[in-house]
Formats: sequence, C-alpha cells, structure tokens
Amino acid sequence: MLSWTDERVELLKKLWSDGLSASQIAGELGGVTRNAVIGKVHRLGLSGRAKAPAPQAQRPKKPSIRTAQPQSRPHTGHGATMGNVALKAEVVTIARPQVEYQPAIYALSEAPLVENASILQLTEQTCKWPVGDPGADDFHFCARRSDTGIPYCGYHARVAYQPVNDRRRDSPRRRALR
DNA sequence: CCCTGATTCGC
DNA sequence: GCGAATCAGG
Repeated sequence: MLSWTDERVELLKKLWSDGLSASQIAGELGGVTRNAVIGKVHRLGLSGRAKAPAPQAQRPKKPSIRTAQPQSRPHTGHGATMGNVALKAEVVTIARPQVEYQPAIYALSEAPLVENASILQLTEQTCKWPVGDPGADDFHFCARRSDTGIPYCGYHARVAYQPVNDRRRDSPRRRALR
C-alpha cells in the first residue's frame, strides 16, 4: 500500500482545497481509493471545504474532438451576392465550437508553460498529459498551454480522445444504420 | 444508477 | 493511522 508521504499529503491538501472531489484526488494520487482520501482528509481536519466545489455536480463533460461540421456553407455558385456570402461566413465562424479548432492551432512544438512540470504545477491552463514512466525520476507532465476547457494540449487531446471516436464509429447504433 | 462527503470500526 | 464498508444524500 502506498503510504501518506509528506509529498502525497501536500498534494492531497492542494487538490482538496482546489475543490476536487475525493475520487478525483484519488485518481491523481493513484494507489488509493476515494475512501482513503476522505479518511485522510478527516484525520487531517480538512473536512468542510471553504468554498463550494462549484457546480461540477455530475459527470464532467467529455470534450468532443469530432471534426467540426459547419452548420451551413456559403453557396458560392447560386447567385448569392458577395455581401451575403460574407455575412454567412461570419455566422459560421461564430458558431464554430472552439474546442474543435484549438488542436490545429496548438502545435506540439510549443514550449511547455512549466519545464518538467510536477502535478503540483498543473493548472486549468496546462496540459495534464503524463510524460515518461511515472516511477522514473524524469517523469513530468506535458504542461503545454491548454485553455480550451479540456485537460490536454491540442496534440495530446487528439491522442487522448481519438480512441473514443473510434469506439463511437463502431457503436452498435452506427452498425445498425449501416 | 451515477456521483458526493461522512462515519464507523476492524485491522 | 489506515481505509473498506456503509450510510445519507444530490
């Protein structure tokens, strides 16, 4: 069993005060259940968080990396004036889900916000993709910018969620329609 | 049924 | 001290 080292306790305190749920913290720490986390929180006297964990209520939204489908396309060949075309194009642009396009904007070559980032240095704006063997000394997190509302940079978002898309493509529902 | 934190109690 | 089992609740 992994013991509560000073480092792990420190991380627990940080994540707990950040409003993460016990199960989320257990997932970050690894090797412990949410019950263990809650038990530790109580023994540390941390129960009763200052701020509400926000309305993160039910399951976290799974960001979709599907290829964006424009709601409409400007009809360039059917008598629309230049002005109309421009107007439609503008509407389409506004309707674009930003998450879908961010991966194309963020290249893997961008420098991490924090070099060799430890989990303690990750924020809402840093990619949480683990790099290397978690047991190795040089283990760290990607930490490239990710302010798209998803926990990964553009590159790792593709890596992380592509399998989900594949599964969706082969869902029973889709097979039935084929 | 998914999830949440709180509590108990054998280890 | 630890955490699984259990409880009460959203």
